Amino acid sequence: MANGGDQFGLAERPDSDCMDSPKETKQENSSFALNSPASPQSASSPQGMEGIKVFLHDSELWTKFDEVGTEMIITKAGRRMFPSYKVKVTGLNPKTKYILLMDIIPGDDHRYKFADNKWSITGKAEPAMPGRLYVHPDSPATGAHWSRQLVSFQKLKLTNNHLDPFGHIILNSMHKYQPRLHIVKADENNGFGSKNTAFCTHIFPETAFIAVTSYQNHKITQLKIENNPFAKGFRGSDDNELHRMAKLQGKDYPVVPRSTVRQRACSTGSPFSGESRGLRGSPEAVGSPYSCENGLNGSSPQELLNAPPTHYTLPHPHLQPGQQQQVYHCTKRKVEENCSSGNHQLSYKKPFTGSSPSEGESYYRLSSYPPPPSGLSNNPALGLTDSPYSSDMGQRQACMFAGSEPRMDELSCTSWSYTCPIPTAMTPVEPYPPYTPHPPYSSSPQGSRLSAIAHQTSPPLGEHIAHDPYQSQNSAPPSQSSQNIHSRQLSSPLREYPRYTPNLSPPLYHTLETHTHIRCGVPEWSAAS
DNA sequence: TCTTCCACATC
DNA sequence: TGATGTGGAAG
Repeated sequence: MANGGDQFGLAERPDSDCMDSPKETKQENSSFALNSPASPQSASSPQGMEGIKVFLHDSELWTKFDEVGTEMIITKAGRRMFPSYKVKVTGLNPKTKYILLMDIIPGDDHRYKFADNKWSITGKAEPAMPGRLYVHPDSPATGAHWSRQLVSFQKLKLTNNHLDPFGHIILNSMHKYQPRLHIVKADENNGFGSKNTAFCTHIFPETAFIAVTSYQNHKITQLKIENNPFAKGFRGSDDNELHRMAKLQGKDYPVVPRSTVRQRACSTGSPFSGESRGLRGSPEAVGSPYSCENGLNGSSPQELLNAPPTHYTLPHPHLQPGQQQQVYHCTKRKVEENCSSGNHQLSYKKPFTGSSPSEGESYYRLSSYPPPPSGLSNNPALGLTDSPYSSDMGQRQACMFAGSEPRMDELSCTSWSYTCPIPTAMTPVEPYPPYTPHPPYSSSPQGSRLSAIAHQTSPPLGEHIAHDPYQSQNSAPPSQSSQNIHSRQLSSPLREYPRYTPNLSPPLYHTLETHTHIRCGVPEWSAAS
């Protein structure tokens, strides 16, 4: 995505600001430019969230895809992401329990098309699907647990089925998206959503992608085939391939081996190479190892949660080398202080990490600064308990929460724990809950708290994220971009989340669909069940 | 564009 | 060995 921005016509900028900033609304991202020192607010760290650092596993692979313009297949049944989203988290209090979750927010409000070997805007985006949160199945777990090994979200699935009952994240084809990671400190009930709940959000610009029902750019196809073990059957450079190809194509043998045609995954050149870049800015611009900080302070949990709404612009679009902006100033500062340790980056790189990647094998990149967790914001309370899951990780099921604007404060652990034990339960989802397409932006004024958050939380990723300068050479490889974290304390009262009905569906996920309506700054949400 | 089916791979 | 994850091709 390096140029994806360009290529995709990516956004110019997200509206949101750095979450750290307590301010309410910043409509202009510019204010968060890189050079801006970390805001005082960001400096303050809420409840120890400031020291948390997140490193994207296999960032090199992500960057390769990003440079071409990452595409993720979405199917009715749900499709995993590849590269899979795995992170290494450091700086957590070993004894404190945290809930890790992901959501995927719109990168902008455009619909894209792929023609002439490049992505271009073809219209306005369709209304965003109900936002859903994917709660890591190990949640809640102690900092020691999360830090012990890579945190993998590889089981997260993407679907284009608006009525998806499995809790998969619903996306629109030919639209751009940005995955986000949220780290939430579990409250006394092993949940979050109560006042003072602290959390931080991390965004890795290179993980932005365009959802498709079939690959558009053959370079992406080749990268997937070459790096995804499950696609190994499509690799080939020997006679087997010729036979296979002949068979598949119904052609007489011989057939030109794919190998002769495909480009090296790593190859820099591509037909489109000149232009093709990822959705984001150039790789160089992207990475810097910053650690993030969390914000903190002032904003209420709700704000955080509300965060980014439905869409914001992806980072980096047109950053020019050298010109990195940053929204994530806060992060940077920290990085220098904290990241120098060099743990961000591991020497080893591996194209594909297995399900149980060992640390040390991967190459990590610090997350870029994140906007506020939109998904979190309005989620109903998510209750998590140690119980069944804590020990039985393998058995745990991921929980999905959906909502246009989920709020963390809304989540109550109790309910979560309650339902999760049952494998597969999902909340009956209403297909189309009342959903506000782009609350924060479209309707919410600065005045509203939500909007404020939204802005703060979802800063123009493109601009900020992509450009973070590296802070310390030691800390991370150039490729590693900085990551920004926003942390805040949840101020809103804890609400109990509606319980899911166990009987529902497949065992893999719990889905909560929440709908948030932003009004007067106060988000309202409801869980569909 | 999307859905479905297929062969082939991993797990 | 069966379940599941892949991209390709056909429709």
